[in-house]
Amino acid sequence: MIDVRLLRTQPDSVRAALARRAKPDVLEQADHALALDTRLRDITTERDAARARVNELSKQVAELRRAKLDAEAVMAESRALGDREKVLAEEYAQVEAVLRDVLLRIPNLPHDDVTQGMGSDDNQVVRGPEQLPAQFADHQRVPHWETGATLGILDSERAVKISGAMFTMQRGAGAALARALCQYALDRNADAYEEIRPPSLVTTATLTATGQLPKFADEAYSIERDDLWCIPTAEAPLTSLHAGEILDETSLPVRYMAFSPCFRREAGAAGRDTRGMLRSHEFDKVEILAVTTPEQAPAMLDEFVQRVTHLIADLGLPYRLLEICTGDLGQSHHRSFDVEVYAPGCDQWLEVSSVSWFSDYQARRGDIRLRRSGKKGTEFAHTLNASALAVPRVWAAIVENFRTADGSVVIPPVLHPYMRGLTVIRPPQSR
RNA sequence: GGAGAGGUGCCAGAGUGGCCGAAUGGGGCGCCCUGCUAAGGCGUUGUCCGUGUAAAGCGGACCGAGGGUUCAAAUCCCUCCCUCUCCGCCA
Repeated sequence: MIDVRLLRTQPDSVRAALARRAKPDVLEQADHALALDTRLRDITTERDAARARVNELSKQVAELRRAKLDAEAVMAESRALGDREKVLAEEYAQVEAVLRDVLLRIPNLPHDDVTQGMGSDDNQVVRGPEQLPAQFADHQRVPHWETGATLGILDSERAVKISGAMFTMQRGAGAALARALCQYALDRNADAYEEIRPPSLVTTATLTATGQLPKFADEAYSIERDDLWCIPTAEAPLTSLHAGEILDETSLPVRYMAFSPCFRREAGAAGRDTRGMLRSHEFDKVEILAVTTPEQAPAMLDEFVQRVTHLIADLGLPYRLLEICTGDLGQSHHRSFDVEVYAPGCDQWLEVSSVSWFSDYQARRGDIRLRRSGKKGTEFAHTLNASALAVPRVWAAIVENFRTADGSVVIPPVLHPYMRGLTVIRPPQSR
C-alpha cells in the first residue's frame, strides 16, 4: 500500500512516479483515492466533534445524577448527537472500505533508478551472456521432458492422471535431484538465514499483506470452506511472520529462508509452457526474505542478488541478470531483478529467481513497523525477498545443460552430497 | 467435534456500567543517594487517526475482533477468532 498521506501532501510527485509504470488506470485510481481520502477526513472531523460532545454530556449526566438532579434534557441532546454520530459512522465505514480497496490495488512507486519501459521487452540485461546457441552441442538440444521421460525421472503422464493438467511428478533420481536442489539452496544460506518451515495454507489477511490479494485472487487457490488460501510462494507467510509487530531497530535486519510448495492457478497462462516443468500448478521453491530499516534495504538487495547468482553459478548453469523496467515491475515491487538460466533443450531463458525490494509497501499492508532507540513513534519497515531457487526450472536447466552424448545427465558436483552417491543419471539400458 | 476456563498496557495482574487509557507489582528509561556492588528514593514509560509548518497543545479511537444495548461500555448482550484443561478422534 502506498502512503495515503504522501498522496495527499505530494499528489503530483506520486502521480508522476505511478505514471512511470505505463498503466493508465493507475492514475485514475490514485485520483479516486485522493477524493475518498478528502471525504473521509471531513467525516472524521465531524464525527469526532460529535463524539467529543457526547463524552462531555455523559459526564454532565453523571454529575447531575450524583446531585440527584434531572438529567433528561442533557440526555436528549446526547441522544440526538448519538443518532447523528451513527449516521456518520456508517458513512465513514462505507467510504473507508472503498478507500481501502482502492489503495490495496494501487501499485508501489518505482524506485527512481528503475529504468523507464513499457513491458518485459525493455528489461535490461545487467550481467551475463547474451545467448550464444552455437556453443551448445546437439546432445544438449533435447528438451528436459524428453530426457526426463527416457531416463524415467519425470512422469508427467501419471501426474496428469492423478491431478490433471499442469501438474508434474519426478521419480527416482529425478525426485532426489529436486530435493537435493532444495537442500543445497537452504544449506548455502544457512550461514545468515534462519530456516522457517511455514504453513502452506494462510489467511486472507496474510495473502493481502504481500499483495496477492485482492487484485490477483484468480491466481491463487482458495479453500473457501475454511477461508484459507494455498500459498503461491513462501514470501506470503514469511512476510507476515512479523505482521502487526513493532521491531526494535537493533534487531534488524532479520533474515529468513524457507522451503515450501507453491500453488498457482496460472489462470492467465492457459496453453503456455504446457510441456515439462516450466510452468505448473504446484512446485517447490526455497525463498529468502529480509525485513530491514529503509537504510539497510539497498545493501540487502545487493546481498540477495549476490547470493542468488552465486547459487546458480555454482551449479554451473549459464545465467543472466536482468533489471526489471517500470512497465514490467510487479504491483508490490519498488525495484527488482530477475535471474534467468538458459535451457538449451527448449531454447529458452528461464526465470529461476526474482529478487525484489518492496520498500514499505508490504510492511504497511501487513503493519510491520520498527522503533528507533531514543526516537518517539514508529515507522514502517522495508521488506525484500528472492527466490533462492525455484526447483522445477533449475531441474529442467540441469537436465538440458548437463545432458551428455549418451543421453545421461551429469549431476553438478555441489549437489553430490545430497544425491546418495549418485553423480550421473544414466539411461535404463546402460545401468 | 463435545464440555469447561480464559483473552486487559513491555510482563504479571486488579477492575462487573460513569470519577478507568485503566490500580498494584515487576521490567525499561532518567535523576538522586551510596567508595564499588547490593539495597534504596523520586520521576517517567503505549499505539493509531484528525488538527497544527513543526514542537507544544487540542479532539477522537484502542482493554482479542466485529456488531448491539445505553445519555455513558474494559465492564451488559450477540457472533466470530485465539489460548488453556479434560474427553473424543487422529500422523
